Amino acid sequence: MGDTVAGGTRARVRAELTRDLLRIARQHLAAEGAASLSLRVVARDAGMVSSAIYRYFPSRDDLLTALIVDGFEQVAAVIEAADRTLPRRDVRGRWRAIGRAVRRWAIEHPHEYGLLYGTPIPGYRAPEATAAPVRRAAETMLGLLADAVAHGAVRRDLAPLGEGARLALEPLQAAAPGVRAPLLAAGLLAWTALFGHVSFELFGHLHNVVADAADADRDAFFDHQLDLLADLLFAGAAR
Amino acid sequence: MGDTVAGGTRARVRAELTRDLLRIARQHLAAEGAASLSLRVVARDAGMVSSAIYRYFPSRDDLLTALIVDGFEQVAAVIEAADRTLPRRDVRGRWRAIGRAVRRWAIEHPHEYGLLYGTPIPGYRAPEATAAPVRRAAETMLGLLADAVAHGAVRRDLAPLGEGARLALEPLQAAAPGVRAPLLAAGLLAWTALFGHVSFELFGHLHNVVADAADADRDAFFDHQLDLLADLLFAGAAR
DNA sequence: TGTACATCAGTGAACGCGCGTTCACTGATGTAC
DNA sequence: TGTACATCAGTGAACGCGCGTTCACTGATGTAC
Repeated sequence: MGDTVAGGTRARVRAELTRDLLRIARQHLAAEGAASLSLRVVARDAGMVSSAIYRYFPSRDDLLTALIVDGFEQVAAVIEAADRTLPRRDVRGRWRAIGRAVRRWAIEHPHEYGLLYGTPIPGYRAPEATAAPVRRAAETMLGLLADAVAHGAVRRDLAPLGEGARLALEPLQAAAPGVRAPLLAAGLLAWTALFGHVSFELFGHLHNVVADAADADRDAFFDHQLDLLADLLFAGAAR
Repeated sequence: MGDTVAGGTRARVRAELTRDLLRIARQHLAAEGAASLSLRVVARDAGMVSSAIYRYFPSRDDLLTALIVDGFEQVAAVIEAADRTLPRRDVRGRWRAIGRAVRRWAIEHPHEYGLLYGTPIPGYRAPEATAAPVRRAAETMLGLLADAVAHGAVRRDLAPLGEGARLALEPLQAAAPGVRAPLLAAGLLAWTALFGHVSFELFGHLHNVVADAADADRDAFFDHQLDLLADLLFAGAAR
């Protein structure tokens, strides 16, 4: 019928099918992990012959890239949503909410978490496309630090950085000019500790440590760790 | 020649060849990562036909298990060696040495680190055999905490744990009866933060953050983060 | 509005690869008497 | 010390699998005049 609107029916169908394929790929990723994700089974599940998927993804790496971008966007979204549930000045509460949101998402999407934060896939090189969503996830954290500064809720006794450490931190410093280096370093430490804990929990390194406890107790323990990290960053107003 | 000593020549040759195969497997692991490690190329490199390797490892999983055990033992060894370089009472120094040793080993053995601390291999279940070396690596850390208690070098203002958090920590608490829960939790946080930082660095999550700096500056920054964690655990004697 | 041509989606067969694992075998090494 | 038998290491061929990717093709959908 000559739908000449920008993005005719052909383009629309194509976009829909691309989304379908991604959804199917995400299901397989969730079920078996990235290592055993194959173009062939995704195509088969979508009801097409295995070669047809090349109309949509020129190679397996492109499919993976799409999944990775999608994953980081999910993480960024849950972080942002959690962060918005609390008033700006409640920096401790926001940190707690962010940490819990990351952990909850990871537990609900273990294989996707593994794809994003686990061992890099051999032979796969992350293209530029993944940089933006990665940045987006981090920006909420930087905003939190900036708000803590604005509200005077920052610890005042953080050790200053040496020359080398300050130099190393420069790229991140450029993205958060209002946050002084000691707080920025501590914020990055909290961030890596958060993901370190979640990775240990998901990858089985807390067996015989805390992993065998009831869910609620593990949650409580995680909250305790988050609070320790909050103490590292923020002054006053302990729990 | 009838070498009837316990472990005759046959057994000795067998043990040697097993070690050779493991060494070759470790080289391939180092070069390409665990995902693409195959029994066939290990056998070929050892100069035997691909089926012969089944005399030594009944399946691929057994080879992986051997590599994992070997890896944890290496980590435990470098941690113990680092810990021994300093007097018992210098708990800050020992923590720093341990952290640096872990990071150095990881940087020198990225694929082995990935095998131990990255995404679990799909379909692979860690058998009991890996539990002991894992524990051994952690024991040095627990000893460090106990020594800090003995020398009165522990922070006194650590927040107490809630009921649930204390319950969750019980398995670890049983392994370190002399260390009170608040310090134990903080020690575990330092531990997960250490591995979290190393994982982020190795897995490429510090790009545009600190990873682009010169090696010496990155080292300095890492030391700064270690010191922040030391401040979390130990009283007085700041850097 | 109708026709001719270009674009695109999906088909089906095939290529070449490397993998883990099994199996019947040969020849060497160790053990019992 | 010498012989007969048992154990073991390594061979070579094969099985069956699933993968990523290419290619020539058919038929449907869109576009230009």
